[in-house]
Amino acid sequence: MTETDPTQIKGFDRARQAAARALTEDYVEMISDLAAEFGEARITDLAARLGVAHPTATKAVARLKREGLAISRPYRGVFLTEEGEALAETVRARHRVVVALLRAVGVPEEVAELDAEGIEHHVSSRTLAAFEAYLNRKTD
Amino acid sequence: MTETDPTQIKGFDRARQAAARALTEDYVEMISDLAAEFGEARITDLAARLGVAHPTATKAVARLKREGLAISRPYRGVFLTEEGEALAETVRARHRVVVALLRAVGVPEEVAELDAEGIEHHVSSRTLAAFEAYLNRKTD
DNA sequence: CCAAATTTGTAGCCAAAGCTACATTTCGCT
DNA sequence: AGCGAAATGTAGCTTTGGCTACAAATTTGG
Repeated sequence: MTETDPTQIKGFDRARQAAARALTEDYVEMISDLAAEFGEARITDLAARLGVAHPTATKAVARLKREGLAISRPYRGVFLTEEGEALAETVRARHRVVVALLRAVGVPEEVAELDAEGIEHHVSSRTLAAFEAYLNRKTD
Repeated sequence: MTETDPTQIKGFDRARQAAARALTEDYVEMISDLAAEFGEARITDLAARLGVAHPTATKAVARLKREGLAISRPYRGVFLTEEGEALAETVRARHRVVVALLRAVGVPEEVAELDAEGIEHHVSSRTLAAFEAYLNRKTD
């Protein structure tokens, strides 16, 4: 057998775990956005914005409810719990930093928005901190 | 219905497609690495390095073969086709650029390696080009 | 205020990626 | 050469995130 570099495995594992969290983060952020815009998040709007069929959104919301991130009653809108709101704010803040960092190193606005959607879920807290420090230095 | 911002949907779709490509890219890159190190990639080593059970690696290799990226015969090593090697080189080059970019904005070496494993799959060609340009400017 | 349109829920299917358990083949060594 | 260990293959289960089709509830407009 080959000796296996634990750092490498760790990287793949982290990437897989991040991929698993990504869906949750996307839904929570979107519910928060819709609530801000319309006062509530409807399943149909959620599905439309995420580009999936509505039963897919229904299932995802069921999972969020299981995890204590959202609440809802049949035929009524979806709302975030306090914990859900907190997660949404974290995700939104990280998204802003990632977009700003991409812009700062020369990525065009529109591309930055698109790529950030995928990249943000893989940015660890330490990398996020480094991004923030860099942006602060640049701004001074 | 709410009018839906097409840019937003596009971002999520891209993120999902990137997630789907990520596995293929990881396997191809790893096969290439192992081939460079040992002359061939064995299923067991592949599985160990990616942190999965060996039947999982077997299935993934079967998919690569279906897609024309790899070839193998029972109880023999796995090898990349020309197309597979080309993909591996692309992936490896992108990985190097992403790590370099992270390092350049102040992310610690070890963290950069870990996060890059997840981030790289979401870096579009235009963002990659921006990264390269930035690194060139910095180096001058 | 009722019928039609819209929205939501539910059932049931598929594909992908993971796993364990077990069978088979190949390798390494005496 | 042959035997035990290691590697690979295969079967089959689970979970997850998608989908379509259809049923039920709610909203809306005439």
